[in-house]
Amino acid sequence: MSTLAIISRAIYICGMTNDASGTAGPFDNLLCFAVYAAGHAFNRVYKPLLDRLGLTYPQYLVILALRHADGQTVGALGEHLFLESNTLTPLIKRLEAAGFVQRRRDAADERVVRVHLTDQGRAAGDAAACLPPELFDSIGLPAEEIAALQQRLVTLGDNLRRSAEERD
Amino acid sequence: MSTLAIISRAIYICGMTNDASGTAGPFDNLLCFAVYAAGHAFNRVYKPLLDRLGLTYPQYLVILALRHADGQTVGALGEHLFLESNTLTPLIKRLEAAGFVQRRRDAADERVVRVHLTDQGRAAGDAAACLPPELFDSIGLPAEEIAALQQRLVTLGDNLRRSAEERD
DNA sequence: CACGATTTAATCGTGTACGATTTATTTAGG
DNA sequence: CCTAAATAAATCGTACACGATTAAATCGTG
Repeated sequence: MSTLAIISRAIYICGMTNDASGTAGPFDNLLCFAVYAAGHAFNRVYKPLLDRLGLTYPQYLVILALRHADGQTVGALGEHLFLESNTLTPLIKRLEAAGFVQRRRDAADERVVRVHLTDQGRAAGDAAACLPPELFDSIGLPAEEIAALQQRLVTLGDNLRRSAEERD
Repeated sequence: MSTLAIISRAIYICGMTNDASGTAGPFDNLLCFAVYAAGHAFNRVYKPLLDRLGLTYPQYLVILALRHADGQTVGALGEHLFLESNTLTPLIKRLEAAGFVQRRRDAADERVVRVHLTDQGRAAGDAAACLPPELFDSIGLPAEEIAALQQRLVTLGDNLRRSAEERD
C-alpha cells in the first residue's frame, strides 16, 4: 500500500486529523458516524409526518414496497428492506393489527406468508408516497446533489453488504 | 417553483421514475432509504469487529468520544452523538457493568453525571480506534470519495436537524 | 414412498432509539 | 432566605434490529 493511501485512511476514516483549533469533534471524519447520524436526523424529520398516518418509518417502507407490488412474501419484503423475518414478522403483525395489511398463507406453499394491502393501507400508501416533496426543503440540497448522494450511498451499501457476506 | 424543480423532486426523491425494464425496486430513488440501508450495512460490517472488543456500535462511539475527552457529562456525550439521556443512561450503565467506564456525580453540581474511562475502557478505545483501516476495503470507495461523501452527509444531517427543530 | 436436508416464518433475548414523564438539584426573583 | 422555574439524569412504554433457535412445510434422492 502506498504511503498516500495509508495517510488517506488515517485522515478520512480514522478521525485522526490534528485538531489545532480545538473545536473538532470526536467523529468529524468518521463516515460510519455521518451515515448513522444522518439516519437519525432523517427519522426525526419523518416522524411527525408519519405520525399523522399512524406509521413508523420501517412500516412506511413496507407500505411503499407493497404499493409497488402487492401480495409480496415476508422474504421478498426482507430482500428489498434488507431485513429478516425476526424484524419483519412483528412489524407486519403490528401493521395488520392497525388495519393496514392482511397476512395470508400461500395456498400453494403453506410455509409462505403473503402480505396484502387493505383499502386503509392503500390510502395510507398514497398519502405516504406524497410525503417526499415536503422533505425536499428539509434535505436542503440541490436535486442533482441529492441524486448523486443517493447513488453513492447505494454503492456504499452494496459494497458493505458484499464485504460482510465474504466474511462468513 | 419551476417545472424542472418539480420533476426533479418527483424523480430523485419520490422514487416515481418509470420502470420500463421491470427491474426497479420500490426504493431505488429514495435518499432516506439509501441512508437507512447504508447504516444497517455499516453495522453488519462493524459488528464482528466490535464483538471481539465486547462493544456495540453506539457503545464504541461513546468510548471514542471519551477517548477524545474523558470525564464528559451525559449531556455532552449526547450532543456529540445526537442522543439523549433516555438512550444514553442505560447504554452507559451497561458500559459500566462491563467495566469500560465509571460514572461519578459531579461534586460541584450533583445533577451532573461524569463518565470516565477505566484502564479497560482505554484499552478498548485504543483497539477501537485502530478498526477503521480494516473497514477501508469494505467501504470500497477511493479516499477522496469517502471524504466527499462524509462531508455531504454531515451537511445533510445538519440541514435535517435544523428543519426538525424549526417545526417545534 | 420415505426420510433427511432445505426453506420459510416465527419466537426469544439483548440492545438501541425516542416520546413522555419523574426525580433531584440548582438557580433566580421577590 | 425561600420558593418557582429551570436544568440534568433517570425511568417507563413502545418499536425496531439482529443473532440464535425453533417449527412447519416442501423438496430431493434413494
